[in-house]
Amino acid sequence: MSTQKVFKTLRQVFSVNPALAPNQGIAQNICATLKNSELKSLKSKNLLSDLNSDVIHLVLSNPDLKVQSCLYFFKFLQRNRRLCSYKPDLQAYVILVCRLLTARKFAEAKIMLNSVVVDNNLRSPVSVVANLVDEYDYGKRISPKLLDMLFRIYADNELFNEALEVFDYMKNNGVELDERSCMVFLRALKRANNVEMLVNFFRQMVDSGVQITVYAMSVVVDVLCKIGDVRKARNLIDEMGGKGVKPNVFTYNSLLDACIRKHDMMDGNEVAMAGIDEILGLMESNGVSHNVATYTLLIEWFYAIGKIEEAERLFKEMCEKGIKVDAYAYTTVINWNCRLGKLKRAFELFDEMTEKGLTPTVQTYGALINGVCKGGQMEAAEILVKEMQDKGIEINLVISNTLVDGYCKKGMIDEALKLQDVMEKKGIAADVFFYSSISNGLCKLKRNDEAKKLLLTMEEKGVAPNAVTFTALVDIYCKEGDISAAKSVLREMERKGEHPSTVTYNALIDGYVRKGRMKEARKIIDELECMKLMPDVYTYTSIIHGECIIGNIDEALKLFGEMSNKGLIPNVVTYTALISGLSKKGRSEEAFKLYDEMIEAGLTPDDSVYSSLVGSLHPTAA
DNA sequence: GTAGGGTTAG
Repeated sequence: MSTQKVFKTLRQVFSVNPALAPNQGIAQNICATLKNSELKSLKSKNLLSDLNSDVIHLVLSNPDLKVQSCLYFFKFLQRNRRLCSYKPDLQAYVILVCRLLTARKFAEAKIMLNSVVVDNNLRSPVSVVANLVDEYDYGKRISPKLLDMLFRIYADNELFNEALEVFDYMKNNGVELDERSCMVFLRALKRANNVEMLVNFFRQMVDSGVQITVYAMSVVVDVLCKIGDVRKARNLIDEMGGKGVKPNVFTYNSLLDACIRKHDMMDGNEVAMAGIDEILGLMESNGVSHNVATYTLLIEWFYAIGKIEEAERLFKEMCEKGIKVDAYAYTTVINWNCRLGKLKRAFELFDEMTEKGLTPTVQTYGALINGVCKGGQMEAAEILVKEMQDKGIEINLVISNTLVDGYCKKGMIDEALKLQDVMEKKGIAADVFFYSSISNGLCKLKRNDEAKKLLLTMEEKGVAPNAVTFTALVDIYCKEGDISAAKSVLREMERKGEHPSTVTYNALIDGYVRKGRMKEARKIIDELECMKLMPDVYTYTSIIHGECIIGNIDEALKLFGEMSNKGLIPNVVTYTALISGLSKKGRSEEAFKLYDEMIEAGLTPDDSVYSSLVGSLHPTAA
């Protein structure tokens, strides 16, 4: 017998308070009953009426009673709350958890400890728990395991401050911390978007000597990348490099993703490309090979900046290198082919992936459905939805919105509204995307009043308008000629913290142009730049169109010249406005020159271009 | 254990 066991036995024998002696008797009775597996007779023998915390503690800590019996007894008590007024206290839970941990029944221990943590009456400071553990566990073998488990459970329940208390307690009491448990905490913080605490905690991990792995570092790097702080992420990698922690492909992929996302926000493609090249260079020099996620990121990037051949080349290269292309990568490539209108290729890829035994996901179907919807092929979309549902994948909000938008764009508003019923039945709540599509659909059918009503009442239905729906409203008012109403929408947007975009201002510009108020329209370009927004092709086209209408053709040509300075590529509408403006003034030579330029640029003129050009040759007939 | 995929406006 070990010293500890002897000590424990002696303690049990000699420390019995005479006043508590009856408890010993009851406890022994209960243990005997439990040993005979007569749980039910606990009720009939009326043993439960005499229960108190000491009896429970004595039963649970009785070494002669198997841990399984303790567990049964405990659960029996929980199930039969009515029979005994006594509710297990923290000490009872702690004893049971200690016993479960000793018996290596970790899953059961975790469930028990979790019920302590989620119970406001049981949850206690870590020092209280630790003292109770020490009372039971003289050898202090269990304590580190229990504290570690407590730490993880607090993390899982997003009780971050409590988790930190456990961390500090362990650190201060010289209890070794498991790096994997710290990972659980880091991941929980990441899920909760608690960046500040995550970065601070990582710092504490480093300071308190927890073994830092590339896993932990990658989580922090990823979070820093996601908030756009690539600089900090890179510094961290460098710092950890000094401690022997080497970044791996996951770490680099997070950096790549950040560089790619940054280009969406503001930086030009060149800036982003330089960042991407730098990361790729680091990977190369550190001998870190690209994996399927690296390729997926790069493929997505090249498609996004219009380098289609490069994207396709990378996809081929990935296949040839024997990297297993997974459903994620296929979905990306399928999506881009759909967006580019290459539906045939998209379906080929879809077949290819299923032939390889890969299971298309809801996103894969989402990409294809989007592709056919954008192509106006609503029957094909319906077939895909059915196929997807046959495979046990249900439509979700994104796919519903895609279909609704597809119907609306075709003017099939009734079909879209029918889908709304389906959504309701499936418990899919319409969101701001849904309202945006429907209102556009209504506008397309010249049912502006209905669209307006929908946009004005969506908030009552629990959907907050955003910049897009506010813009739709601005657009409707401007088209109606009610600029002051449009401006009051703009003010409401600002009040609600929704920032107008270039599109919003374009709608307003169009409103002014329609009224021939060119001074005010022109002023908005300056306002745009004050707001750190960039005028786009639509901004210029509207104003060029406006100047042409009032006969300021030279002003229009000046603006046209400005476009190329800003890297804006005129579209058919821009050319058409200018050609028709020049034609009306009889400047047919310049008009034909622009026509050639437009053809050169690969644009397809529409009928109005020709009638303008013909008109320019016969000014009197025009 | 850490990374990558589908929807909205003129």
